[in-house]
Order: sequence, then C-alpha cells, then structure tokens
Amino acid sequence: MGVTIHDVARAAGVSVASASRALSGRRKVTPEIAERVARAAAELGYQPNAVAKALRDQTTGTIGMVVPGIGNPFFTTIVEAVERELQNSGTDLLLCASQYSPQVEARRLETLLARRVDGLIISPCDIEASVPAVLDAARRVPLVQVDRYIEGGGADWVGVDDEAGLALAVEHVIAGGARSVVFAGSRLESSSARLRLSGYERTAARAGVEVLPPLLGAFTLEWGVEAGRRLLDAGRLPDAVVCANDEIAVGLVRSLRFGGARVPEDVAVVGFDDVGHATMCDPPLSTVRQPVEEMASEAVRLLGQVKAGDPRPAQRIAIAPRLVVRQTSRPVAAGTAEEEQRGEAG
Amino acid sequence: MGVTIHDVARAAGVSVASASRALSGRRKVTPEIAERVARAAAELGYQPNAVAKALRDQTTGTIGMVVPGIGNPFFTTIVEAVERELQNSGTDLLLCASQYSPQVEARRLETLLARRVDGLIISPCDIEASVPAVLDAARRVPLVQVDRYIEGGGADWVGVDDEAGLALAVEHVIAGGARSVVFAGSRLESSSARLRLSGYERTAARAGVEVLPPLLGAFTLEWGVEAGRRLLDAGRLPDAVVCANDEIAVGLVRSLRFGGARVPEDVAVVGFDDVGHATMCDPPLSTVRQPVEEMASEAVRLLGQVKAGDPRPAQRIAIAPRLVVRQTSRPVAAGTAEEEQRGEAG
DNA sequence: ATCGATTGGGTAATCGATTACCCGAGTTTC
DNA sequence: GAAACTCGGGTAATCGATTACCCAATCGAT
Repeated sequence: MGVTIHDVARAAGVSVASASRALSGRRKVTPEIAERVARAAAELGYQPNAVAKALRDQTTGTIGMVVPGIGNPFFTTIVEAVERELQNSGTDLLLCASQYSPQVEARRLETLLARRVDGLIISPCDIEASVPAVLDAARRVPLVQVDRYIEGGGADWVGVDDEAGLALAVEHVIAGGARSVVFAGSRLESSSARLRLSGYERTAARAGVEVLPPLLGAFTLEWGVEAGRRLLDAGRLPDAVVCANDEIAVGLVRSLRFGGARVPEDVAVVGFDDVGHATMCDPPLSTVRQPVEEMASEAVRLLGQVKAGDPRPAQRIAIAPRLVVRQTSRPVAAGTAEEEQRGEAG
Repeated sequence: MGVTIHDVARAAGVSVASASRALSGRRKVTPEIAERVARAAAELGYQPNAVAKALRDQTTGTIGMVVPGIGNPFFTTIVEAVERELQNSGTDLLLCASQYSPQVEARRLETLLARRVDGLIISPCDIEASVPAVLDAARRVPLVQVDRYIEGGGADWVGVDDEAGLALAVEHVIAGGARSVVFAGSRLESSSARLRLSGYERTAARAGVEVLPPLLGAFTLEWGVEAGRRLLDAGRLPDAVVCANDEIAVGLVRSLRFGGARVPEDVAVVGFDDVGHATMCDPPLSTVRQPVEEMASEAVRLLGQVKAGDPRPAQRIAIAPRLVVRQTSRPVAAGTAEEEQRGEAG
C-alpha cells in the first residue's frame, strides 16, 4: 500500500501538479512529461486513493442501495438490474439489507450518508416506521424509492402499478370461470402489501364477485404454506387464490396439493413478481410479471435528475405489469391474455 | 450537507481540537465544554464525514466482499451470514458481484482497493483466471477466500470439505442400494466443481461402484433440467444421481419426473448446499448441508488475524458438512445418516 | 516562594489528490 | 520593440477530522 502521487511525481522528476495533470489529462502537459509520469506510475504500480479524491471532490462515485432483504429473489433481481445499469457509469453500488427492520434501515442510511454516497436507492421496509429516516435522507442526497415507498410524498418513486397488476390477476381467474376469489398477501406494512390488497378488492367488487376476507401474513414461502393450510382447514376451497408474490403462491400451491387439492382444476393460483423460481414450481406458476429491468433503469435515470431536498413535486413512475399465464390457472381464449409455455421441464 | 466539526466548534465557542475531543471522548475535556459541544452538535445535526476520517486514519471501516453472483441463493446466504457477523463490529460491507466473469471480478477488486477497504472476502469465480487479481489483492490487504478458492496458495481460505461432502452423498445412495451412480456437476472452472467431482470419483471407486462419465455444465437449475434430459435420452437411468449443488438437483428432479421417472423409486437424487429452496422442491430434496453460518463467522474471524502480504503460510479451514436426508433418496437404517422431516407441506 | 508535574486548551500538521493562482518563456500583434 | 497572450510548470490551498506539539494555568511538595 501507499504509493502516492507524490511518489510518482518524484520518480518522474516533476511536481505533483504535473503528475496529476498528466494522469488525469485535464490539462495539457508536454508529451515528454506525460511519458515520464506514465512510466513512473506504471513502474510503481500507482493507484489513486479514492478516499482522498472523494474528500477533495466532494463526491464519492458511489450510490447506496437499501433493500429489505437479499434472501428475497425479487430484491436480488432488482439489485442485479441496478448493478447492470450502473455498470459502465463509473459509479459503484453500496448494497445494504435492512432485514425488514426500520431500526436497521435507519442505521444503514445513517452510515451510507456518513460515507457520503452520491445518491440512494431504497425500498423502505415499513410504510410508516421508515418515514423519518427516509425523508431525512432525501433531504440530504438525491433519493429514489423503488418498489415499496413511504407515504407523505417527499421522495420520488418508481415501481410497478400494483393495483393494475392485481386487476390483471383477478380478471384473469374470473375470465377462467372463478366465482370465488381469495387474496393471500402480507400484513399491511408496505405500500406493495396495501396496494395489492386494494387492487384485489376493487377488481373483485367491480367484477361482481364477492370480496372475501384476505389472508395476510408475510411475503414468504412459509406463509404461503400456512395460508394454504388455512384454506384447507376452512372446508370449502375458493375457485381461485391470487397472491401478493410468487413465494406465497409457490408455498400455497405446495400446501394445497399436499392436502389433496388439484391446481388448477380445483383451485387456480396466480402469483406476483415472476422472478426467480416461479418457473421452477410444479406446475409452473401463472403470475404477474414485474418489469424489473425497466424499473432499475428508470430508477437510475431518475436518480441522475433528482437533487437533494429538491422542492419540485415528487415524481411517481408506475410501470404497467403484464400477466404471464402458465399452468396454475386455466388459460382463457387466446388474445385475452398472453400465453407462455416457458418453464416446463421437457 | 456540510456541517463540519469547524461549524460545531464555532457554535460551541471552542477550538476544533476541543470539539473533536469532546465528541470522541479520546481525551478529557471539562464538563462545561463537553456539554456545549454536545449541544452544538445536536442542534446543527452534525454528522462526522467518514471520508475525511478514513483519509486521516488510513482505515475505512469497510470490508469488501466479492461473490460470483447474488442470484445464487448459496452466495446470498453466505453474504447474509457475513453481514450478520459484522453487524455490531462497526464495519460495513461493500458487496460486489463478479457475474462469474474474471474480468469483472478484477475490476471490482480494483475499485474496492482504490476505496481502501480494510479487508476482502472473496469467492473467486475462476480457479485459473482469477489468480492474478486475487493474489495481487492479497498482497495489499488482508484477504480471505470463502467457498471457492484459487490454487497457488497465497491466501487463506475457509469453506466446506467438498470431497467429504460428496463422499457422504455417494455413500448414502450406495447404502440405499444404488449400484450405478452418476455425478451431475459444473464445468471444472472452480475449486468446488473440481473437488466435488473428485469426491464423487474417489468415493465411488473406493466403494467399488463404477465411476461413470460425469455430466458437467453450470451450477444452475437450467443445467439440471438439461442433465436430466440427457439421462432420459440415454435410455437406461442410473440408480442415483449426486449433484454438485441444489439448483442442479432441483432441475434434475423436475426433468426426470417430467420424463416419467419416479424419484426416489427409480432414481435417487442428492443435492449439495441446503440453502434456499431445497425444501421447496417436490419431493423435498436430500442434500449435503454447508455450515454457512460457521463459514461466515470463521471467515470474519480469520480476516481479523490476516495481515496483508503476510509471509505466514496460508491457512485452509475445511469445515465438515453433514448429510440431510429428505425424500429424494431412500432413507437408510437409523444411525447411519441423519434423518430430517423438514420441508413437507403438512 | 519556587520548581516540577499535571491538566486541559489551542495551533497547525497530516492524510492524498486536485486545482486556484502565480510566474517565466515564447508568440503574436500593432 | 513592447504590450498582450498563450502555454505549461510549480507552489500551496483545499476538502474535514484527528492529533502531535506547545503553552498557560493550577496544584502539590519542598
């Protein structure tokens, strides 16, 4: 460690200013000096100290990203997409998981700000408890929310149109003949959880099918299993279950089939997200696809425009999802919904 | 942005030295000054600039972690475990994915070093192409490899005993009656891929069953599906397939069942890792469990001891894996192998 | 009363890279 | 031929926090 630009300058027999200029090319130097500096830098294996540069430039070339958890394939997919998006822009990503805890989330934001990230992308874990920390952060650096958001509208957001997504799912199962539709979702701690529930409720009401009490737990496979068990215990199964994400749906399918129900013959199941292992489920899962790449590139683009504490009204960009029909729901007449045959083993 | 310790000092009517001392408590100040400084800091919302501190202290309080990809649940599990391990040590994790590309990996190491991380934890993506960048990094900061490692022995490593793991798997299916055992793994680009194959070969040979040509592809579900298809196409199925990881195993099971084979009756399947969705597979997957938490805490512990470019011989810590028998293999007499019933839906 | 020791505060150097500013040499222009 | 410019190099300030070093005041001991 520790070959500095002073060492390079000395080795090349020039001043640090010349060395810096030769290396950065931000001001002309004679070819002779350029050459000597380049050689000296190469010989010494000089690598600029990004910490010093960051201090001087007041910019770190990093952006922070905080998601509830990287165990959830939906978030890892977003993270990967954001990373790809940042790939060649020279900015690095500092990734943090809040572990679904507003306290941890606040701490992580704190240290990211202390490290002077140039911007933040966050999916706030709790729609209420996350508010102060997120708004505070938004006041200090450009911040964009992705997927989940907090209410109170201080910060930009990009995500899928959750209500529209649930509408697609509900309309699809109704078109397939379902007369009773249950919603299996998560406790209403996030915007996604709330909007997906309300999307279900509205669409069901509009379509004239009964709005049944929702099953609310967590966005996990385990909760899906449990939800399926409850449906089985209740005696009469609904014609269809629409789920707030794929993990719940996969657990639900397993649980229902374990209990002897046939999917989709006895009960249709539709998930949400279409990332990770939706195709790996048996049978492959019908689901609502989130346009993750688009969300990521939109988020990065937006981040470039946002200024910290900008009084401009916060933007909300809701991207339309699309339905992917596989085998846990009855296909409907061609043209009504998109058909997909990905995911089967053969 | 931008309330500095100078602002705090001015507001409190003291020198920056006193302000710093009052805030850090590293030298005594009068209670009166401590009080004034604390109040001024609180009122101004002072937050120390970690960049400046890092430059001055020559230590950033961060460690970098580079894994091949966060789409693979095995790596996300390790990352989470490392994060948990670091939780209260005041060090943050800078996470990077190399996307299974040695070039990307080298670039990521480069920028982590430029950012002066205090240490590195890496799972090198390629056993040969990763060598120069990893050894170079190890010369400059403490570095510990986890799971995958490079040959040439310059850096410490902690991981599972891959050969022993495969031995467990192979012995288990043989004890269950298998006479023909095929290995489905990955191209030999990583230490894990190589050791798991050789573990299979040795154990099969020792047990006197024929060592069959391995199916080598990638550590993915897709490759598992393809491998299953090839076995089906070949006409006669082996009694058992041991896989290099769970993703391959899950794909393989789906593929075989789709082709009409019964698992485990016609062919037993055993995976490797036991993270993520091994229990979600239908039927639940028998597998070899990697002690991820232990690996993570060992890696962090080791990192604390390693010095950059330490001439001390590199340590290799291989932790013993254990077999988890679920339902894709025939159980054997109690006591020979551990039984588990986790993962069924009911 | 005087001399050391102790206490606690302030000044300025430091970390490494960038760049504002200055200066001298060479060119151009009238 | 001198003023005005250009070009390219060097010196030192700067970013913000920490701390080596210095100094004044106070205390205790002789």
